Amino acid sequence: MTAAPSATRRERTRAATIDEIKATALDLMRGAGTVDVRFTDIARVMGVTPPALYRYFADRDELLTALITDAYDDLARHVAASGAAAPDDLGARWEAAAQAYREWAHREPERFALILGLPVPGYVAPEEGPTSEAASRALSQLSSLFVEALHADTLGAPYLREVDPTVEVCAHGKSEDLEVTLPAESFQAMLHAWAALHGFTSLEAYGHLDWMEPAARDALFGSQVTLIARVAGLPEPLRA
Amino acid sequence: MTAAPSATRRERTRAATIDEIKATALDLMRGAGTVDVRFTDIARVMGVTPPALYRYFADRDELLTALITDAYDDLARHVAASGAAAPDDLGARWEAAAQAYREWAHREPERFALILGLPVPGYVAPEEGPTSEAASRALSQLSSLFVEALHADTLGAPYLREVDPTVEVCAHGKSEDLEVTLPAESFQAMLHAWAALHGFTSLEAYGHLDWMEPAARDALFGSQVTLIARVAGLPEPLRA
DNA sequence: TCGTGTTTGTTAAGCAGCGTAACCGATCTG
DNA sequence: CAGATCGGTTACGCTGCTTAACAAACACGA
Repeated sequence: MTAAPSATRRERTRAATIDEIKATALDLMRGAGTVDVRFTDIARVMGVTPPALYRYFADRDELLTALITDAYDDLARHVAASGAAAPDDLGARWEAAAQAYREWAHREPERFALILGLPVPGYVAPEEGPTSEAASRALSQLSSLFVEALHADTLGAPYLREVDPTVEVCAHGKSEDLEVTLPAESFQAMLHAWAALHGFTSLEAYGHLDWMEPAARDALFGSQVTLIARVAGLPEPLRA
Repeated sequence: MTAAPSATRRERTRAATIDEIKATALDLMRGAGTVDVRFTDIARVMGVTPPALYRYFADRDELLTALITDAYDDLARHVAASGAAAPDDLGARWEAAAQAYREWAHREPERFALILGLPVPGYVAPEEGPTSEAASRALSQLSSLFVEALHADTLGAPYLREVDPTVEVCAHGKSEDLEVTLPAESFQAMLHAWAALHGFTSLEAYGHLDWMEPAARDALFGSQVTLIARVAGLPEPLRA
């Protein structure tokens, strides 16, 4: 989580305690199915008294902020790692990234809610940019797929070609961040893709698809991912 | 909200008080941007003491349950009412329903989170069916569009024709509820449509698209709704 | 009209969680 | 080994949830 291979013994044990606090908080969240955590409970589980925790976090909001930051990192890392198996197959990488996003959210709905649900009041993003951090990180993963496809000349035209001027402007604005210019229609398709992926993921993570058999959910997700890729102009995965 | 044009004076004032409590709770939620509400705050705003509220709700969970139930009803009504302007134009009704879903969520993100976010621990659905209530209501709106299109013979084939057997089974199971049999590929497309719509809606409602201009968000939503309709085989809106 | 029971509010009080203050031993450092 | 710092403790105050005991307002039949 935080672990830096740091210098002194004190710093190491301190970092370990911080990690333990965060891990305990996550366990309790998972157990209760909420984003609420009681300092008292964390302390009890850890076998210390509640005020001891204030040596590590100024208040509950600060702990929450740390958990949110960690969750951002973890999800981003998870998605980024998903494509390692087939670095040259962009279609397969899209499928893997989508699956990773979905799988992470399904495994950790509370953390997913923490970063992509209704914002929690106490949290203030470190170093505010114009873009919300969640959006920025999620998009950077996705957009790199599109940009690579563009460079490899395998990015097809999306199914929907019309782009409203306001979206076009927005695409150019974003392009400056990425230092590349994606065609506006592909930029739009990328956002459509993200929204569709996020929708399935949210519904499943929060249990709103529990009326389906797990196998059917898997199949439905697979078909949706394929559909998204096709209408977005992403290359098909190379099949054996 | 609850208002039945009921009998005695006592019952009427009681119902009014209950409505006032719920309305005050919602105001506070909107003000704080959370799903948390303090009984104390509600009481203060209403000019009574906190224990007075216990004459109307056994505890905070019961109030929350009432708010959730109301939110279900309100969203369903909102979406259902959206198509009144053009009852015979299924394409237009799809657009209107999608817009209504989106608009409601954007206007009331807290209530949206209440019913379609991470489930709140205290809430127990009244009369449990196999289907989660949120899913069921959302789908019944959507599926009626598909069923009507089928009957009107304007339901085209969806873009993606392959359907996994498990999803097919699931489609037939659901069909029994609806008393109609939608082609499995259309059933699958309907779920894709819902997921995509829900994804955009969630992202926007929770502020993850705030980096776009409102006009660009509107345009992006419009294009996504069009795209969804096309790939799902829904009829195009009749243009003047 | 009066008296009685019900409704709806009040104050008082208990309990739990957050966060602060004061204190104390263990550990690092010169 | 002496002083500072770190990491824990207990004691305490504040706030919010909830129950209990009580009081006023109201509805309604005798």
